[in-house]
Amino acid sequence: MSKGLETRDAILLHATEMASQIGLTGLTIGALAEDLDLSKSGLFAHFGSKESLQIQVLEHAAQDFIEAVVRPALREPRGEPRLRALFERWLAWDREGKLPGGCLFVAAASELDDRPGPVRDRLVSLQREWLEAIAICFQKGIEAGKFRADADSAQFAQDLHGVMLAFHHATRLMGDPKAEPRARRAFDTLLAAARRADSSSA
Amino acid sequence: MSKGLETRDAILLHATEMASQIGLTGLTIGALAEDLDLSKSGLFAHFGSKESLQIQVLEHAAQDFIEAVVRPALREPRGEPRLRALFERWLAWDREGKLPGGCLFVAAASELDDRPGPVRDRLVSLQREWLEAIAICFQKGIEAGKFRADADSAQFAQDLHGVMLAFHHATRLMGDPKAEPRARRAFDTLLAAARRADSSSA
DNA sequence: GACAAAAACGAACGTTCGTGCTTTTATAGT
DNA sequence: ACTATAAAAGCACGAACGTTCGTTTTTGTC
Repeated sequence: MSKGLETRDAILLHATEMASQIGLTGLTIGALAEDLDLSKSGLFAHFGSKESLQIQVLEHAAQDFIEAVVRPALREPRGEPRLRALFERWLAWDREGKLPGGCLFVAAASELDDRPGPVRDRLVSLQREWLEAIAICFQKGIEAGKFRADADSAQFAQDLHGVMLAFHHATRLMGDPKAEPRARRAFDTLLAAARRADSSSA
Repeated sequence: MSKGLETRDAILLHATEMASQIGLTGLTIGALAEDLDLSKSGLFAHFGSKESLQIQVLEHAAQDFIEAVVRPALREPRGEPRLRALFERWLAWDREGKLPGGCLFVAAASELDDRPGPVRDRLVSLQREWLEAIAICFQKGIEAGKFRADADSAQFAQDLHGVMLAFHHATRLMGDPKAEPRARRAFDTLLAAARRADSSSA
């Protein structure tokens, strides 16, 4: 790897950490440069604009996320084990991942939901992929006969996402130590409903 | 109401709307003053600091929230009707309330979860009250025999909160028109599990 | 209508923001 | 080693940031 790409990676690594705490908008070229012992202009030259930096931070985080959460989960057998791996690895990513502020996408989602532009567009696209990944995993479980045939995979995705968001809120903001067992219990309930025939929702 | 309080209220009203879109940190004395045809210094004098403004925006929003969501719901009979009213009024507050960016607290929660200080402290306190309000409503339902005696009201609060957060995400960021019926279905499932005796979670 | 108090203003402060340009330094291929 | 190129620095810019201060206008009271 050339020197340029090397420092670029170092910048993106640190910028991703910073953004997980203070948001993509809160990111600052100046603070970033000082932390990395670079000049503002030297750092700036790597990206050309703050907006470009923000987008590349998203790409960098998405790459990490796929590596740490999605890909390992896909190695698990279909149905419940794969979904559980997806969920557990997300919990770990949000709790003890490299990002000090927890899942960057949770922060970015509510930060950008009223800020139109390329950064938001990219985030929406990434989030859609993520929700679809959940839905597809669930759908595969249906097709394999593991879950009820009339279950709604998109409903399951939104529900599971809610469990994750509530966990993030309860731990990060409220500091509630019981948040994690509760999230697991909610996940189990969701799966139980998907298995049994007497529940009304996915 | 004196002239001072009058403009102060106008400021807080507009600031709350602005904060729901760009966040409490994104709030700007300058932009706020320009929107309201005030001088920066004139507006500033009402609060003494930006931090104080942010806190008072939170208070203002909380007052509105109680008025629009909590108090009307408390007029419903205990148990399911009251919980449903709480949920439905929250949905309306997030969807078509006066705040153009949706529920301010959802935005503030992920914005401030890594920013220690008085603003965050106040938000945590408010959010704790909100989650406890949900839990208490549920608990009253248990005591009235409407819900299973072994249900966990704090678990229910976190679960319901997750349904709301997922709804906010799906509508505000993803623009998913099915988000609302899915949120309702999730709510129904939650309540169904609380009623029946064969489910494992609240 | 005079007068004290409250409210709003206008200008400026020092910082920091993102972003250009120009120059110096470090790297990589021969 | 020499050199073309890439990377980083240095400096400056206009704008916006939160905040302070002294002054002016407005308000409410007798």
